[in-house]
Amino acid sequence: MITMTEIAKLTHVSQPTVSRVLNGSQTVAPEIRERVLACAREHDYQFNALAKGLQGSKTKLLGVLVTDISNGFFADLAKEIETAARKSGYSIILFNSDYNPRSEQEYLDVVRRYRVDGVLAVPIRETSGSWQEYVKKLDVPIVAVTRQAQGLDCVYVDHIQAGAMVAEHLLERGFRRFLFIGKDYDGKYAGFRRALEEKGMAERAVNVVYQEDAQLNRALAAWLRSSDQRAGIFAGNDIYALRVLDALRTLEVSVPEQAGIIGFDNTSMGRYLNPRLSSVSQPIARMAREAVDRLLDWIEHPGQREPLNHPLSAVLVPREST
Amino acid sequence: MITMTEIAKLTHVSQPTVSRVLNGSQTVAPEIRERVLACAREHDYQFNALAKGLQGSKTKLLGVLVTDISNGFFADLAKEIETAARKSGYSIILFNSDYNPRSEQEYLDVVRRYRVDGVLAVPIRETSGSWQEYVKKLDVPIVAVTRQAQGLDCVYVDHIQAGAMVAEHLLERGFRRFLFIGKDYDGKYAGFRRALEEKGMAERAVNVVYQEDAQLNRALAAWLRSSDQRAGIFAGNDIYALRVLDALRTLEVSVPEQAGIIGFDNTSMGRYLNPRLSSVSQPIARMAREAVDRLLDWIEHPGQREPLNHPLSAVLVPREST
DNA sequence: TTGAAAGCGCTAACAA
DNA sequence: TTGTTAGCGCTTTCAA
Repeated sequence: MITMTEIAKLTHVSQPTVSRVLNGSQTVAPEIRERVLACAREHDYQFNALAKGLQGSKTKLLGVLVTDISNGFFADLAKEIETAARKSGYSIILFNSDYNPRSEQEYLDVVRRYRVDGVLAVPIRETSGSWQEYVKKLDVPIVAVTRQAQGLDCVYVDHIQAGAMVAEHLLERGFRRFLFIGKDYDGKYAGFRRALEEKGMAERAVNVVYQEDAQLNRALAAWLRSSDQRAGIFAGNDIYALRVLDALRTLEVSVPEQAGIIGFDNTSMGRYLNPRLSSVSQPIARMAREAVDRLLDWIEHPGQREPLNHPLSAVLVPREST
Repeated sequence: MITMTEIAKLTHVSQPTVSRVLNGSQTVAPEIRERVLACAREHDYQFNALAKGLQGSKTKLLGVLVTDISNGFFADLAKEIETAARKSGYSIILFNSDYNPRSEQEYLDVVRRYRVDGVLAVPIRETSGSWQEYVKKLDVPIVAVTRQAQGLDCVYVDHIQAGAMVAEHLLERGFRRFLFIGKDYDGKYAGFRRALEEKGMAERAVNVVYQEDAQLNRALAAWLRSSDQRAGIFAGNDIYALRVLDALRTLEVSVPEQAGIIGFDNTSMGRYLNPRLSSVSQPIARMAREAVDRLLDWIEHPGQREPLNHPLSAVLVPREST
């Protein structure tokens, strides 16, 4: 691939002059500019981003670290981030931690090796010590997306509030005992429980960690059998919800008459399911854009600043399943 | 971030010696090695990948170009590619063309600017002139994934064969008129048609380009009304299939009695749908691994070679919807 | 076994 | 307006 030095030789000017032309400096004689541009076009010059990055500090690279890109929610998020970043001329290095903290740490190192200008991350567990320690070593701007991380810029949906909203929805729809499917340290569960407590229904809320199909079905069947009050199930994400829906069908439990189910993330499949799935919608595109905007602003105007703590509101989308 | 030169100063050796130590050369005195390693650890040295890439030609970066990361199939593919590449120490720059040829071309330029060691691409339309022209300019190894591209290494599933397989399946299940939902230049459609032609049923195969929900529903309703023979519908991917399933429910068409529907990609949701969706499974992980293996082999042992043309077989997964 | 010197492709001072 | 020089952090000769 042709370099500035080679173009300089071909056009009989100095290499920095070529640099000026190709970077759009106005202080070059029109005649030279034309000659250089023509030569660059002819040889399809593409600047060497590594050399540029080695020199100034701008690599125009952003590290994007997600937990599981094969989850539709994060895939959408990654897509929106990519689009937003690209608009400002940034490219993206993608990392998939797969919920493995060792990978996550490794990636935080890799990101530094490539001297990315900034990082957008979905931490596995933003409260863990090792995460915070690793973030401190990272000497580039970082914005947490989708999670509320202490002392960091973060753009996220308030899961506690969202969980409470779900609780209210299920109560309103007449469900009288409750199951949350997901991790017990999930903010959604905390909010869910708290809202139920306020109605004096705390002891009716149960948590089941997500697990293999067969186990899940067994746990679900046992819980459903334990009472015949209408059961409201809150799944930590739409994928879980889909599986629950299937399990309920197997168990011949009618939805939403005997049991209701609501998911989270409002992935596009929800509106086509049978029954159509109630869910909670996160403003993905907006989160992505705000996170990228914030990150780029920080990159382009460095300096100390108050960490941004920016909870967006989730929207409950009621459909047939509740 | 600390550099080799700084470590050299701190440990009173020359910078190249630091380089030797950190790259594991054996020709360094143990005592010096220890000193240097200790210093590097203490300051959490991370090599500058840009400087390394500027020097030798290895950037340990792979460009990955897909059409739509928010499609579960490509998300899975990207995930497997990332995993496979990472295993060999490569990182990934992700590009999402969104089926926009202008973006695709731009990305092929960006990829060159970052001097990636190789490219894995899902071309939008591998037969188009502009794609082929751009690929020619790309002077790094490239492997096409999921698509059969002329004169290029490619790892893909034989869509023509897969389409034929679907036709046979639908015939066998007793469907007697056929609809394909997707682009008319899709290899799946070609294979589908051809197989039907061989049974003298060519004129019973119709193609509908995928479109907005309302339009699709209208087109579907009209086609279903046009005859009361059992209708077999082949959707170009599972997302299309899900929408068709929903449309059929709206139209009160029973599945699979009056109409059958089969998708493509066998995304994980299929087995939980109601009814469970028949689909065609592509060996994603295997494709990703073979593509990455092939690419890395080419990168690490450069030279002329016969383009690899490696069709894998798809597997039909019959479920309740047919 | 180690160090000195050059150079990868570029930007940024500075001089002319 | 242009060219000269230096230097980013590293690898790679080549000498010592």
